[in-house]
Amino acid sequence: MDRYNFKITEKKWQKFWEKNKTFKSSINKDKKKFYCLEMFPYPSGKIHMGHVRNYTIGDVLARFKKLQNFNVLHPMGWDSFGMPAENAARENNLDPKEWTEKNISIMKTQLKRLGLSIDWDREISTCSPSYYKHQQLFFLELYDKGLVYRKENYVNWDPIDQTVLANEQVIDGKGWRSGAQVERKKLNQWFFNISKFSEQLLDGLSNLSEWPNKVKIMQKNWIGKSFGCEVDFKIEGDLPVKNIKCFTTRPDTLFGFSFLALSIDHPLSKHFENNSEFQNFKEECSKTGTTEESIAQAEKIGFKTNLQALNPMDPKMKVPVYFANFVLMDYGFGAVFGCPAHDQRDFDFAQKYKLNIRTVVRPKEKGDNFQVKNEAFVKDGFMINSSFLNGLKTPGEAIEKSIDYLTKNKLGNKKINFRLKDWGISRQRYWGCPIPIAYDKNGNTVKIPKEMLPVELPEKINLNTKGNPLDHQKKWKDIKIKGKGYTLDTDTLDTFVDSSWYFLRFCSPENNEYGFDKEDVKYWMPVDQYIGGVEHAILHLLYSRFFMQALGFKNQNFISLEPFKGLFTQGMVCHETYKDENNKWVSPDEVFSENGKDFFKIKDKKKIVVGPSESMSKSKKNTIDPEKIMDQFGADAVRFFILSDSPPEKDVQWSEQGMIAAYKYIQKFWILHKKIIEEIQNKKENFENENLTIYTNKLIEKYTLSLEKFNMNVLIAYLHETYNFLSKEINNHNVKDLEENYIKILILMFPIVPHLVSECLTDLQKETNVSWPVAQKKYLEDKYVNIVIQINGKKKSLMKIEKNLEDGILLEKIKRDKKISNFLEKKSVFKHIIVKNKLVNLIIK
RNA sequence: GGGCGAAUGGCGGAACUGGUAGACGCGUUGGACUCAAAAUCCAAUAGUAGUAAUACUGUGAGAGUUCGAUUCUCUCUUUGCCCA
Repeated sequence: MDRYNFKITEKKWQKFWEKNKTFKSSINKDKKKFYCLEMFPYPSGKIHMGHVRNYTIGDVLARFKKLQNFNVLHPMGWDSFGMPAENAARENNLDPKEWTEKNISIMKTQLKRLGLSIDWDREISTCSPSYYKHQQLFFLELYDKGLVYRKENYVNWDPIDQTVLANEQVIDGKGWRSGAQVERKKLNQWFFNISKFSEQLLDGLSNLSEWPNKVKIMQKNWIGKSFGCEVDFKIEGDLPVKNIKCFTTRPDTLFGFSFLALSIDHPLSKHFENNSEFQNFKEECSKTGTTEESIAQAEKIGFKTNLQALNPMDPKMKVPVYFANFVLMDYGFGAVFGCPAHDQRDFDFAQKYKLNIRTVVRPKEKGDNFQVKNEAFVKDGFMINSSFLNGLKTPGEAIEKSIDYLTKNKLGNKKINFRLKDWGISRQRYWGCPIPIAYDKNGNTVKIPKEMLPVELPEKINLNTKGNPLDHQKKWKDIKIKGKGYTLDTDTLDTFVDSSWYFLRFCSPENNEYGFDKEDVKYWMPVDQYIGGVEHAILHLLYSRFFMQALGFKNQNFISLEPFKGLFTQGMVCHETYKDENNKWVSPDEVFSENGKDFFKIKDKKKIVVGPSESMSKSKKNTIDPEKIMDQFGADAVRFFILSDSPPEKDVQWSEQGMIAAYKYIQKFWILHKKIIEEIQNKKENFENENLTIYTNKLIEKYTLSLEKFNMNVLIAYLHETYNFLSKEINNHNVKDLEENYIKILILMFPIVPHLVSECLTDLQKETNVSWPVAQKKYLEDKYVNIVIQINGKKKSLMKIEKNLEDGILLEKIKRDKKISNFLEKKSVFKHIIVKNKLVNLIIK
């Protein structure tokens, strides 16, 4: 018998789908729509196993919904702006555009080989001017709505490369490429006013019932709504400053106030411009990076002023005012009040500068004379040494009472604060969307007129320059608007902007007037199921949600403000790591093993140290190339394997054996298929055995349920089980309605192994245009049921009994059961619990 | 340090609203086929005792609720992720 030739068959069906435009989607108001979207890839060169997993999960769902007669939109595109292209271009003296386009064409071929049900007519690429033209329009739209503004902000500055670094490019405080100590530098940058929507973005989460809780909690923490108090501190000293405002979530600890700390960017700092000591201090502060983490880890240092702050609770208590490196201007008012006894950071600072530490909260098990010693006490407790707050529970009562006091005495106000900061979108890079803004000689901002859009990137420029490449493009950046000369903004937009609205573009990929068409969006949005890695749980998803809010702002025609109705975050693909005797990473391709335990290098037979399984990454060389695997086993087998071993939301371990098992399944199924065809054709008598019909209907029921719950690994288990069942039944040559049931089973398999099933259906002379089967209720109910018999709650026996038997008769039958009667010999039943058609529990003494 | 998860055979993992723990796969062992091997097929496979039927113990540890707990509650241990 012929083996199943996946190479020929898979190619054949991929051509068929392409030629027939099987996956082309258009608005059809008679059908319910289903928008299935996977996070689009960055065209890095080749697809990796993470993509395979992501897109297989999405494809199974898209095909399933299509079979359920939904009008499915399942598009694909490229997140094609970004630094890897720029870096690769710089290193190899290439053009980022050419590099990107080449990668896209390779990866597109690879994705097609996977047999994905994608409407390629809707393909988009964010680096294409036909895409970013609309992004520039959106920028101007947001500008007009007052949601974009420019301000000075700190960036990570690499003094050697003369360039701005992203946070992830700062490793241990040093530039990833140059190794130079990263500095903080102020630059003028554009910002999206995302914090304007803090409340909406937070509230919106509660309606996202189809999102993982985990992601919602992460977003909630990121937005970071806190209730607290704005406090006014009176200031005494030699400067013309009367008071300083500060935000705190712990006004209850004000009696423990021992210093006031200001950000070095606090307006007060202007009084110290000529103070060389302060300038030195400022410089010292600029040596730490801009991330919250680096600031948290840096040693706490301060600069003491001659000012004194008065405690609003008791003006007789006066404390020094410092500038400190751990206070951020972005949070609150750039000023915090220090209470060392109950905040570890303040405690460290107070110890360093020998400041007063006054304990104002005691643990509930300690007395009123409790004193903080070696570390701050930050847990719940009761107030002490705090005048009218003494004895109150904190936080809670004490906070409320202290806010009441401050409000009544006009010393402060209750206030809500958000951690979410505005989104800085300027990047001093070449390979991104140009900002449609220009400046006149005096630095005044003008919008680029609509008819001049898109502002296109100059091509084939020299990237081996210091600083921002576009800054060197004199010809490009000098432009004329209505005859007047201006200079273009030479920054480009953060690539997160590109991906914040691409799901809208997929609805109307060809609309040349605007980013999308209202009618299209009205029909397709929101995305019904969005699938991607959990690493985007915060930024990408939050930015996309913001973009919808911003587009809907002052626009009543914009309907849906949440882009993603359902979200699924899949786990990573992992593989063991290998290192050679020089402690260098070795790729799985370069090692072999005879017993699966000891590994050796193929080249020199030297022993390899096997490390733990980690998510596949180029740096650890523990990757498996999907293309090679597809060559060896075919797309269906890869799809089958990648779903088989773990639940999709968890990490999956790559396993050669598992991959082979998947391949074998495809092969043996094909052999079984041929047997079934033969059986169907040779059918002479009317067979009686309904086992397959019962099995199939039960399968449809549980299979559909598991699919809807994303339990794809369970689907694979069912397919194995089904194979085992079918192959046994076929050998009996007495199967009723074989063809009918077999087709239903094939359709269940369709989303997972589409090429194989298409071929099988053709063999049966069936069209591949089929519908998802529905289970017939009458086959789901059994005449007999297995009743579990327990004695004192422990399972002792199992009986096959007619369904819905009367309790009395049931008990009689059970008592006659051999095993049970043994137990009952010398004892009596004083209670029984009956769970209908399931279980009987006899309590005996 | 805070938040959120997770812990089930040799391994990956099943188990609907509390009701047969270990589906399915991998691995391992034995057998069939073969001159032999691969492939394939069949069988066994949580642990302990027993030739066996069978009995007992078992879902990280300890307690609790319940006729009955992998599932619910509390405490602890280990571990992962996110934030700091």
